[in-house]
Amino acid sequence: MIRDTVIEMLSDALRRAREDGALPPLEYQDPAVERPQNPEHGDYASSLPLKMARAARMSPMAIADILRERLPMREEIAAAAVAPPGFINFTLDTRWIMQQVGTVLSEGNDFGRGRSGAGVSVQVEFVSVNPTGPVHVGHGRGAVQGSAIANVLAASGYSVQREYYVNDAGSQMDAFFQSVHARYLQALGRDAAFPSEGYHGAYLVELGAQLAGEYGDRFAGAAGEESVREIGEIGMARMLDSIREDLERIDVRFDRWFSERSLFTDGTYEQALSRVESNGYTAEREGAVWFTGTELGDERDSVLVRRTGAPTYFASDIAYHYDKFLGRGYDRVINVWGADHQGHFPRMKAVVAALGVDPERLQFILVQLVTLRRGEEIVRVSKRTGDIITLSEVVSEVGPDACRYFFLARSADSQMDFDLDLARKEAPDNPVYYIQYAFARIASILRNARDGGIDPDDTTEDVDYDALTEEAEIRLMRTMLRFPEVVESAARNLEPHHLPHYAYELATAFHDFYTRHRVLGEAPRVTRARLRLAQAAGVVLRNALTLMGMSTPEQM
RNA sequence: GCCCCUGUAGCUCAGUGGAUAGAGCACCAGCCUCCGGAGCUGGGGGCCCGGGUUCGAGUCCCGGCAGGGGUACCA
Repeated sequence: MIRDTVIEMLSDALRRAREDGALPPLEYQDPAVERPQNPEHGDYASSLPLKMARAARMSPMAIADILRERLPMREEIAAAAVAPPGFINFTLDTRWIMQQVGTVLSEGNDFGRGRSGAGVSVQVEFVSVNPTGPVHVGHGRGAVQGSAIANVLAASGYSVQREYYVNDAGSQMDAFFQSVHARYLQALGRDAAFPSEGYHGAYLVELGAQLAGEYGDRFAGAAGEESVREIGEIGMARMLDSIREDLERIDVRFDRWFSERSLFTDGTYEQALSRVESNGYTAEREGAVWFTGTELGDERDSVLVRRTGAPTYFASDIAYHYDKFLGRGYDRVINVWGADHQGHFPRMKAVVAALGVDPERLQFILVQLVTLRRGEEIVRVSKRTGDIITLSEVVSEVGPDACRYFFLARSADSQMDFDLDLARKEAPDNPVYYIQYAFARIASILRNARDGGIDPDDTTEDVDYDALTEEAEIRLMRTMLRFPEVVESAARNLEPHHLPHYAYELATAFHDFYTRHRVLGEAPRVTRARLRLAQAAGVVLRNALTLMGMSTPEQM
């Protein structure tokens, strides 16, 4: 990345200045390279002199001059200028910039990929909706965020595993099984009491009817535990199928669906708890087993095993994280959780520490809640009443691409409004279409070129990129060159919301170029070069959209 | 009460401690003999309040105010 080049140049200059005594020997400082917002300040800028001034007991301008004189030359950089009060501004060489059209094209799908995560395994766990009901919009946001985080990590060289934790154990499953059984019996015309803690959603009435239609009264005979369990298992499998289908519509897929129940059948649960116990973080009180998280900085101790002998969901989580770190040995684990679980974060950090694992290896992404609106009216999301807006409904209304774009464009930790009326009404005006339209326009130009007997993919012919000298052309290419840095930064900060904003900017740069200049029908030398430029823009747009999980339509 | 997240333009949102705070929508005014006008150009408007740290604060710290979430032997 070019940014790394600039950092290298500064580090070299700093070392030389120390060696020849122009600057005092100070401890290492980050060269503080950033992208200035004002284009007059160049492509990159460093405020290192300002930061060093105090410790060096010198004026920032003097330090800047000393460093600038010692900067090694690089072909990418045309100029490095000192600017008050003590910046060093770097400007890319225009001809070098345009040569990069060829680089982008030859790297193709790999353009934007990095190696910062090479050799590191990371697990991203997200969605993990209880298999007791459909995925609603709030879950959809977490799904989109989680999948995009996994995508940018993979693009940065990490070995990524995408996982869905299936809560198929515990008391809520019992309630679900009984609910399914009751709806099933009701569908058969039997008198069945609905459990008070049951799931009242209409989707279970449908499921009950469906199961009744398929299985008749096979599970209706004895109202014993067995038939409840059997029909319940079938119901859960159906729920999971529909959850998987809903998520696939928005390009969310998993490497593994991890069963909570398996933790109890394969011995993980016992191993995990005995490790916490042998490390001295359990205590028996009032007939229950507690995790003494307060010793590790948690707010309060928590129950692991109830007085009844049944483990809490928290005990499952300990076993699950034991498996993540000590069983499967991921270097990093990222949990994308909804805001309604935020109270659980510090406890899980404490648990990981209690297992003897560095808690820094566990990170949480807090995905804030989605407020759903239809115009002025706020739509309440409640599983109890069954009055829920499902992800599936939203996707049907606004389409998968718009759904992903909107969920991705807002940072995870701020609450967002999702106005269904607006999203639907303004669909043609959407940023989504703006970006995809840029891609379609490029595809159209390439089609026209082929019709006119020019093969854009013919790499045997030399292209003279010096033919690209227009401002809009350079601006477009500059924007493309930022892409690897956007990906890297999204991965480093686990902030995928930069991607849609970048894609929008890139589309703008292309639309601007497109309206100012013609590609086809110019002098052959110019047409050749512009065709490649447009093609390269298409490559970067496609790479960006792919990371976002959005489609790349060649025609709209 | 305590803990967490958020307060930036009329609305929805960006903004790795840097140099004149950006988009979209909405509003107003312009641009099609030419590769797709789902496009382009221009305009008005903004950092919740008060302290502090810093050469420099929308960004960090403290205290308010406001909105949301959490605070179970539920998940």
